Amino acid sequence: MPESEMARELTPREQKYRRILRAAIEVFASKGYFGARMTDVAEAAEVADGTLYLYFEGKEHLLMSIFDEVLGRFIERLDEEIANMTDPAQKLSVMIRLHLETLGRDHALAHLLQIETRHSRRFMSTFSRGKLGEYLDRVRDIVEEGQEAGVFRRDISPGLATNLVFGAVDELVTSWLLAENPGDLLRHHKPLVRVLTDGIARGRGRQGGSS
Amino acid sequence: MPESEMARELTPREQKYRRILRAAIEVFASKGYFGARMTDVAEAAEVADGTLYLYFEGKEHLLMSIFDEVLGRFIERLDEEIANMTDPAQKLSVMIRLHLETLGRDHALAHLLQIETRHSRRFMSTFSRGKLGEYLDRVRDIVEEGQEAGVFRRDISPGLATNLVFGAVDELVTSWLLAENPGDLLRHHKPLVRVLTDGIARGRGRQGGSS
DNA sequence: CCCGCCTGAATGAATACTCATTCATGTTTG
DNA sequence: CAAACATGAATGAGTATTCATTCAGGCGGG
Repeated sequence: MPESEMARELTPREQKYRRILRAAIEVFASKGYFGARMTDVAEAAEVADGTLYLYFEGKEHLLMSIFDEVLGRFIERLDEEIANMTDPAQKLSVMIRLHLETLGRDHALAHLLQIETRHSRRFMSTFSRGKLGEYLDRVRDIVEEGQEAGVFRRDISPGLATNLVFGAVDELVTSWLLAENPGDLLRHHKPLVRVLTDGIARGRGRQGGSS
Repeated sequence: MPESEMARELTPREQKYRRILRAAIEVFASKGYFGARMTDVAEAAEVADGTLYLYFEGKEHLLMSIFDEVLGRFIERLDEEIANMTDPAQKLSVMIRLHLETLGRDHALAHLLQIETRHSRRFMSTFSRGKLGEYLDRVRDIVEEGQEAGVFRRDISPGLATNLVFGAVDELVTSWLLAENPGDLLRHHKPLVRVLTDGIARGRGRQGGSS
């Protein structure tokens, strides 16, 4: 019987599980997945090499677990936040804010997801598209909903719009990651949402900046 | 003394150099850079293992050479094609067409660039930004030019616009790559350019689709 | 209350294997 | 014949994973 639904104390096992995950994020991020040794992860987590194998099936499974955990939590939060919203444009904005927030807060995690994601994207695409696919589905849902509501243009395919949105956010994060002095990722939120919705071409009428 | 400037016969050495590069693209694409063995590359190129080292300093250098060659040629072609154009919007369109054309034509190359690029992006960003940086500079140039010419909106930073453009194209290619039955990548050209310039939000006035 | 038995989580040295790279030896070319 | 080029078996460094062993602490019997 679980103590209580919310805020239950983590079991010692869960604590160690998370400690290893956290360590793996740091190590994989700083040395790259292939450059990192399991010994490094063990050292960072302050456990013995063998202990890793009591919690994860192997190196690859460890990497996958990071994605599943992180993306799973992210999607959960996203669903909560947009659950009782009606405006698709607002949902889109929230989604992007959450995306930037999550990665902007955790540099190591961002590095891992942006740099190592691709390899697993191929892997993931092999069978279930995995959690990333789930996320992309959310984006598409919002776009379609927006089109039905008449807030978004109907003359573009939802797939293409999804590519635009995800690609832009993803690339923004990557360039932030590789920049010399990145600053706060969230400062790009409003401009990004605007350029996504309004596009690059000069607007007919409204024009923002003065300089 | 070079035979002639253009269309010179390739020396035997150049031929073998290219054969190895081509083989490396195929092998790296199909097994992933880290999963591929030098032996595999040698076999695919129909040369001995040791021969690889007569043409490249090592595995990593081989990978880098692919980027430099391919991106170098791409940028050259891009510069040629837009050299005597004046409309920034048209330049943007040409750039995107070239991007889609180049990758749409060569599945293995696309796979390699989309999947393995990230690792090397970190590497590249460490010192010289490399050819990819050069490409991104081209995108930014076009955007800035467009803003000065009044064709593109001035209220977004060129950096952000660059992220939007490159991110969208990049993500489009990736999703094409991972799709079950991809079709022709170029069919996305026109819609992509339109959604980039006009954005997702419902246009004020003009509306394309009938359904 | 104390002691010694158990359990299974944790350890980390040893293993078993994979590959990038080398170089002694052949082969072609001029 | 010499020089340049090509070969591919041998090398050895590096590392994911295993498993025999340790040990903390719960538990029952004296």
